[in-house]
This record gives sequence, C-alpha cells and structure tokens, in this order.
Amino acid sequence: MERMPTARERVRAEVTAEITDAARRQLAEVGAAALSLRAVARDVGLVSSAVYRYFPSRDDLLTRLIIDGYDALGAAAEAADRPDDAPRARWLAVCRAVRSWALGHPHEYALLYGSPVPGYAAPQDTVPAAARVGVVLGRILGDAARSGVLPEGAGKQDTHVVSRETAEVLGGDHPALDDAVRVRALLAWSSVFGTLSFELFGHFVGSVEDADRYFDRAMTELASLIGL
Amino acid sequence: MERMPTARERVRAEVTAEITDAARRQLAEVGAAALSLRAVARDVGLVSSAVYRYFPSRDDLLTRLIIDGYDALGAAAEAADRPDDAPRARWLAVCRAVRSWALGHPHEYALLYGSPVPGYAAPQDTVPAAARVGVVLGRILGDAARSGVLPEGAGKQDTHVVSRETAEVLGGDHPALDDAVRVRALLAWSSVFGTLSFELFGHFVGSVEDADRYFDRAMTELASLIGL
DNA sequence: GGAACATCGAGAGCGGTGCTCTCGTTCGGA
DNA sequence: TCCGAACGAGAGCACCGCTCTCGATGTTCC
Repeated sequence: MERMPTARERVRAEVTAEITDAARRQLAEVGAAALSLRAVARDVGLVSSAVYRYFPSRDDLLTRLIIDGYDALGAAAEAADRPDDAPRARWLAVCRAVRSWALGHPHEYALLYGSPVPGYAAPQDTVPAAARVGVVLGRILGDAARSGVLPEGAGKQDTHVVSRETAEVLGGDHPALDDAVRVRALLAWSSVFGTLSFELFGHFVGSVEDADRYFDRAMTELASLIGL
Repeated sequence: MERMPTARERVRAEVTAEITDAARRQLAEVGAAALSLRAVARDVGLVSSAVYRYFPSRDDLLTRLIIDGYDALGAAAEAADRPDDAPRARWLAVCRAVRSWALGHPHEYALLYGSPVPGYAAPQDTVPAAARVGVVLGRILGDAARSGVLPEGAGKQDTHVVSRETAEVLGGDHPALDDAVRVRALLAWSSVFGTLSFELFGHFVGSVEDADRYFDRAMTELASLIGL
C-alpha cells in the first residue's frame, strides 16, 4: 500500500530541504559556532519561530548537518576506492579522497572531527553515517588479507581491545588478521584524521613545507604500518 | 633599575588573575563554546563592561586560556620525561602523561586540539607554548639517535618536506635522522593527538573495549614506527 | 599639597541570539 | 462540510558580546 504523499507533506519536505540547504551554506561560510538559526530562517524567507516547526532546536539542525557531512565524506571515500587496484594504491587513493573532501569543506570537517558542539554525547543517529569511511578502509584491509598480501599474524595472541563488531568491519575473520593488526588498523584510521586535523587546524604551520607531499608520504607510512 | 609596581598595577594583575581563574573554571564546566564573558564577570563580582578593561574581547580571553592550556600540557609532558630511561620508555611515559592531562581537562583539550574557535588563524603568541610537547618528543628522538639506538638512515634522500626549524627540534643533525625519519616523527606526533581526539570526542565508542590498554599498544606501535 | 591626568567600575543601551507562546489562517481527513 | 492538526507570523523573554558615558579613585607632576 504506497500512500501518496499529501501536498502538505511534499511542501514540508521541500521546506525542510530549503532549511538544511541554507544551513549548509551558512556552515560553509561562517562555521558551526557562528551558525545562526535566525539567519538561516531569514535566508529561506521565514520568521525564526517557524523553523522550530521543522527542527526542535539549533542542535538538531546541526545534527542533521553532521549526518549529511558524514554521508558526503563517506560517499567520497567509497567513490575513490578501486577494488581491483593493489591494497596500497587503494589505501592511498581513499586517503587522498578524504583529504580532498576535507580541504574543500573545512568547516564541515571541523564539525565532524573537531570539538563536539552539543554537550558531548554524540547523537546515536550519526553512528552509521560516521562509520562509512572506516568501512571502506576495513574492506581494503580484508581484501588484502584474503588475497594473501598481508603477512601472517605472529600468533602471539594478546588480550583483545578491539570490539567484535569493529573486528568484523576490519576484514572479518582471517589468519592474517589478529588483534595486533586490528589495533594498527584502528591507529592508522585515527592517524589519518589526526593528520588532517593538524593540517586543517594549523598545527603543522611552520613544520610542514609541502602539505601535499607530506600527506602522501605519511599515508604511505601508515599503509606500511598495517602491512599494505 | 627595578621599578616597584604601583598599587594599581598590583591590583590589576590580581584582578586579571581572578578573571582568568574564573574563566578557566567556567571552561572546565561548560566548555569553550558556552563560555560567557558575562558569567565570568558575575563570578568575580564585576559588571560585564568592566572585564573589557582587562581583555579587549571574549576571543582574547579565550586566547589567554589557550596559552595557559598549552603551557599546562607542556609542563605535564616535560615532568613525565625521564631522560635516563630508554627512549621507548620515555616516549610511552610522555604519551601517557599527555593522555592523562587530556582526560583530566577534556574541555581544555578540546579548546587546544579541537576546532579552532576564533576565525581560523591561530594567534601567533600561542606558538611557543603549543610547541612544548613537540619539543619533548623531539628531544627523545634526538637522544635516541645520539645514543645509537636508531637505525642508520637508508641514505635514499627524498626531497624534504619538514622545515629546517622543525628538523632542529626533532633532534637536530645526525646521520640517523634523515627526512624520512622526520616525516615519521611528525606523523607519530600528530597520531598521538589523533588518537586522543578520537577517544575524547567519542569516535572510538563501540570500537575500543579497553581504552587504557588500546592507548598503550597504539603508542608502542608509534614508537616502533619511529624506531624507538 | 594640590592640580591635571589616566585608570577603573557601574550603568544604560544596542543589536544579536535561542527559544516559547499566542493567534489567525490554511489544509486534510472524516 | 466541519473539525482538528499543521503552519507562519509576531511579540516577548532571558541571555549574549560589545560600546558609550559618567562619576570615583589612583598616579604623577609642579
């Protein structure tokens, strides 16, 4: 039973999209901290109180932008992955795509990976979108293991620190994928964003001369670290 | 010619300290985004406009807190370094100290290493304070090189991407310290904070079971990466 | 010591913010 | 057709950063 959307529902969806579009525009211009719900309302020709019919608070609007940002970044990472290439080439390509997106959307990147704006606990609905980049990197690792590129694990089984679900994402079960490799993969994952955050937030100013080249070399080191 | 500070200068210094103390307290409680100059003023028993006699704007007050934060973190790192220990032990000890400070001052950490709050360009006066942690890590690397722990460089000299000044901080000139090592050191440096940011900002939720153990193992991997 | 000057705190005020409430209007299902 | 839900506008509240003016107080020079 496909119910036809009523005219009211349709226009509601349209207005919601207009609001998020305007918010995204303002986010790109002035950043999340200075994003004003009233300015967004003015932008779409509404009075501020009317926006509350669509988003219960400014933070909910921001949450919407966070999810959209994770999705856009995840899509960029997925599009950059060439499953037929060698693992190391795939890794580097995905890292470059992530960086390219981050450089093109600095304020959005800061919203995703900078200080959390709402009172710490990240809303639960952001989780699936946030995981997409990690899934891409995990798939590369898993493919590398199954194609025999990864060296066999040392056998020395440490107590595990990586959760079962995340282990599943990081290539699943394979002799070459023990907990030590997973720790290195998690480390590499966070290091990609650590590198990007340092670059975007200015911590490399005065240290790194050629940001493009540095990034490539750093990501190559990370690839070696996880065995790609 | 030591000029005695006048009574006015003395009380001015006191009031300034009271303001920064109150601001630090509020920062620890509600975070930088919600830090209100008016609330700080109320806290010290002043009217809001009076605070502007001491700080020209809210951002300048925040800049003061940023510098203090970098200094506190740097001091913690310096205090944790035991120059007589083995390089790997020193590295791990400093990393742990940095993490310990970060966990104890999450909002301050977010202010330092999260999204930059003022319009992107970090004030120049924060640079020396911000460098202190890097200096400690660089000293460990340099000591390791001079004591012969580091493997000799491969000789293959890539074009350099690390600035001259930073190379100086990262142990200075030594055969074991080529540009490749410096890139790895920079990578390790940013990875420490990438790891911490992921932990503090919640990106590891659901992935890492035992945060303490994960951190130690990740930092050990980084030590291996740079040859310690 | 007293006058000229700089510094300071208080208060009022401006434009902005997030958010709430009320009040007509309009649309949709019964 | 009618009744209720959804909607936009408007007024208003408490708060924010910041500016200005105005007395009071400390400092310095004659």
